[in-house]
Amino acid sequence: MAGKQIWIVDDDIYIGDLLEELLTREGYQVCRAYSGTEVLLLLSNTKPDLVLLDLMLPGRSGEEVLPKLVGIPVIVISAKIDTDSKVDLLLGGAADYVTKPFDSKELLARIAVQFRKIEAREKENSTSLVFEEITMDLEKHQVMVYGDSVKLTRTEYAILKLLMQNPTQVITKSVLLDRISEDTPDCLESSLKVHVSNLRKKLRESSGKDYIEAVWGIGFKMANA
Amino acid sequence: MAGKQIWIVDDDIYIGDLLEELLTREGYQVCRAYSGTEVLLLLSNTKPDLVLLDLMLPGRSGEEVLPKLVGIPVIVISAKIDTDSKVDLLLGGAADYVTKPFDSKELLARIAVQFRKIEAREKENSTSLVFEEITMDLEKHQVMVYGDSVKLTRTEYAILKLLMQNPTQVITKSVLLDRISEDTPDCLESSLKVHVSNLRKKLRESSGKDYIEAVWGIGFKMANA
DNA sequence: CTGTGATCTTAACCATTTCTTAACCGTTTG
DNA sequence: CAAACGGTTAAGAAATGGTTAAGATCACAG
Repeated sequence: MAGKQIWIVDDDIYIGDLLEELLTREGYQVCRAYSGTEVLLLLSNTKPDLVLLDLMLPGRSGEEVLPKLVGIPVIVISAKIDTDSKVDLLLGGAADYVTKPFDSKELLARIAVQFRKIEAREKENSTSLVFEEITMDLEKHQVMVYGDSVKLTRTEYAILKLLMQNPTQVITKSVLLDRISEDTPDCLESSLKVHVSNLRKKLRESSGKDYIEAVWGIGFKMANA
Repeated sequence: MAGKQIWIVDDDIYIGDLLEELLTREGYQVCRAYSGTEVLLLLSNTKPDLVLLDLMLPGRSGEEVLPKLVGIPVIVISAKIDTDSKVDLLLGGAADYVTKPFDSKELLARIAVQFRKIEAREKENSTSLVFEEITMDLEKHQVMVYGDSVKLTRTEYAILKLLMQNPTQVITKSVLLDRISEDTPDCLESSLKVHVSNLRKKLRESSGKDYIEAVWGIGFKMANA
């Protein structure tokens, strides 16, 4: 799986650089923003796994941006947080807060806590996925079709998992490419085409059916019966 | 729609009864629990829309139960909450807190806030547009007219989406051209004409109606009935 | 460290869908 | 009326999807 994407939102270049180095070294994928308005712009394109948010920002303050980040864990990083505003922040949707100057290890630990929370939540919800005759055991990492075990490569497994987690939704090609290619900077569609083709073939061999449907120009989805 | 289900978790019968009457009168569906362990049991069967949680509970304390309620808004109701434990509670996943003795109106307001938050969140990722008999499911990438699925090309879909997102507004031809042809440097109007024509035809086939209205020299809009 | 097999990526090919363009005609505007 | 615009149709151009095969890359055992 690709590294988690973390946004660093701080207009202080020095602190931002420091954070970026720290997080990059830890294997996270980093994206910088320097104003509240920039965050909102970014947000319309993609969504991060976590946000480090300074409160004193040009454009829009951190407090203003916070509500827009609903559903994404936000760790507030700021110099002056008294206990009352801590309460306000947390009520406003922040997942945690750290005061400047912060300790690197502590910050990393708090980030890890957030990701562990998310993982726990995801794991809670599902250890196995089912779509018609396909069963996917996420713990055993095993896929069965009509009772037959089907051997998939890591990429094929990832594609099928994404599709089966959202069985009614169309999954964009770009989303699939994002999740699938770890380090490849710009993985080409030709690759995705082949993976999907191979995946289909394997599923077909055990079932005779074609479970994956192409949506022209957009992506793929599980075929509704 | 059935009323939202709220669990009242408090071993104090008097307060519990008070809450139950208050909430029932407000139209909520109420379920009582008197211990931490009882909450966990209930949880394995169904999930509420919101939980009112007392901290001093037999069996398991509220703090212990809280993490199990991930994903469900919890309002903590307790007598003694100092500022530090407020922070701890919120970090532990509580959505809000109220101290005993509480004001009925205030409690109802805070409950309403939680539900509004959820609604806002749902609306944000909301995924479907409706115009008269046309329904557009943005996740499934599917358009239905009078219950019939209508198959649109990417461009037709984009045009209809833009029009349905602003059902009262006139959408300029240049705006439509911009959004439609991302890479084409200067897409011509003749192309747009054809796309609109094809889109109309497809919608007409399932409904007999013409939903798209031309505004001379400007652009297009959804036809008001 | 090296070889081997599995896996991934890329490129080429073809079939199909979709887009663009141009032509034609009726309607609106000035 | 003439010019511009809107609507429809048809045909060629372009883009996309599916498949296959070959080289590149990775993982791992020896």
